[in-house]
Amino acid sequence: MNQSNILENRFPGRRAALKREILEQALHCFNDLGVEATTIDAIKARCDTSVGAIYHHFGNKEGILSALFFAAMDDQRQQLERELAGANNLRKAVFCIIESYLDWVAANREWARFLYQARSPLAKGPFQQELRDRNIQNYQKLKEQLIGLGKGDIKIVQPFEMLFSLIIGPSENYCRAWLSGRVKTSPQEYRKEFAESAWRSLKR
Amino acid sequence: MNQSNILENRFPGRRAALKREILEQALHCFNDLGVEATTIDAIKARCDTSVGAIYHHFGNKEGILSALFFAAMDDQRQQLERELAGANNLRKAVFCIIESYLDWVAANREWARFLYQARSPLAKGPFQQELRDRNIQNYQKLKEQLIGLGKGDIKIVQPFEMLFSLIIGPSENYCRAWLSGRVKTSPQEYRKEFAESAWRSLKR
DNA sequence: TCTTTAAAAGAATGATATTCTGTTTCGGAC
DNA sequence: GTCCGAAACAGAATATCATTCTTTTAAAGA
Repeated sequence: MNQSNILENRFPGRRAALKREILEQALHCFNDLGVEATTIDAIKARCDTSVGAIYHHFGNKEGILSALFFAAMDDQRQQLERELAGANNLRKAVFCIIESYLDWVAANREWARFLYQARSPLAKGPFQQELRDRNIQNYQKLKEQLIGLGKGDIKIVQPFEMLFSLIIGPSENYCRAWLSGRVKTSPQEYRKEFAESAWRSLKR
Repeated sequence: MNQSNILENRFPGRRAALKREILEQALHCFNDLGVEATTIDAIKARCDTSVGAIYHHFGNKEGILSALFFAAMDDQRQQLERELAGANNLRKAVFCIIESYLDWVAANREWARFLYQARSPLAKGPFQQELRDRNIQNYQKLKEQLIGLGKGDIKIVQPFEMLFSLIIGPSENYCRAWLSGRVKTSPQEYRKEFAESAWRSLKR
């Protein structure tokens, strides 16, 4: 099984076949060689197409990068929303956020690796605004959900700005370390531990 | 005051003046434009020198990147070691690690921003091994210190692989958010809160 | 002063991203 | 089925940039 079907979901149908193929090969190139060291020629060679086709579909290298990035981001986000729908109190929500995150990274290593390394390049350049907007929107939405759930629940003691960092920071840091090989155990193995630690860190 | 004197410390003396100047301007370029979008010409223009001089000192673009990266990494590390020397139990050590980290980022925004975005490009390419080695060595050293201090202290309950992620994860995540503008309050304001939260998250 | 080596300049080269022009394929109108 | 417009694709031409090479200049020590 070749990872999940993020590309099929986002670019469905027969006519988008080459588009998906280009993206898939580009993903591997970016991960193997790094974003900067990946050349259009290298991508072209891996999927036996032409520069014309690549530029037709994506405009330029950054277009490929952003298509991949937003596809992954949205997939991760959708999984979170599906799972978060069932949480009816703050504790469950925190557990859900963390477990969903760890599961996604473990199930989509290549995509996760890419997400980490592609954010910086995108944060400059022409997609800066789109990235910013999506981020703001995502955080805002999540924030409102958590505030809603937190009403009758334990008071969050930390300054609110710290909240997301306390929840997701340790998991994120561990996932990066795992993808780089610094630690060996799959983050999924520590789902419960990361969730409980985060929950503990929130209470005063 | 133009940031700290990381460059002066690492490349002292009159003869290294141009070297420092190139690095300083390169740092600004990388941060303003992104690593990939920064051209040798752009750097050259900002410090009124020649491509010959740049290549003489650094070999290639990645040479500039690595010189900056390791200078920053070492400075951050040295500050941690100076401050960690005074910690005589595990709790103090954890507080020290977090506070030192937050202080450094707040005091060296440009450098911190650069560290975050330069790691990935460097992790491929010719400095891969050096980066890996330094990382392993740093973590190993810190690990031993913490184990030493933890002996008579509270038992660390989490799987040990999780330890550094629990300690530094939230702070790191917050610093990234701060440098990107997503949150407004300086991480230094939350020194104590991040330290206490981390400590709470460690205990079973 | 002389010699050797490092530092610096800038033209020449080579690799790579991007554009442009043409050709083919597809989907729907008739 | 045929025709038309648009999208898909190919590859040559161009532009931009990293890197190399050759030469000149400055510095440090004998």
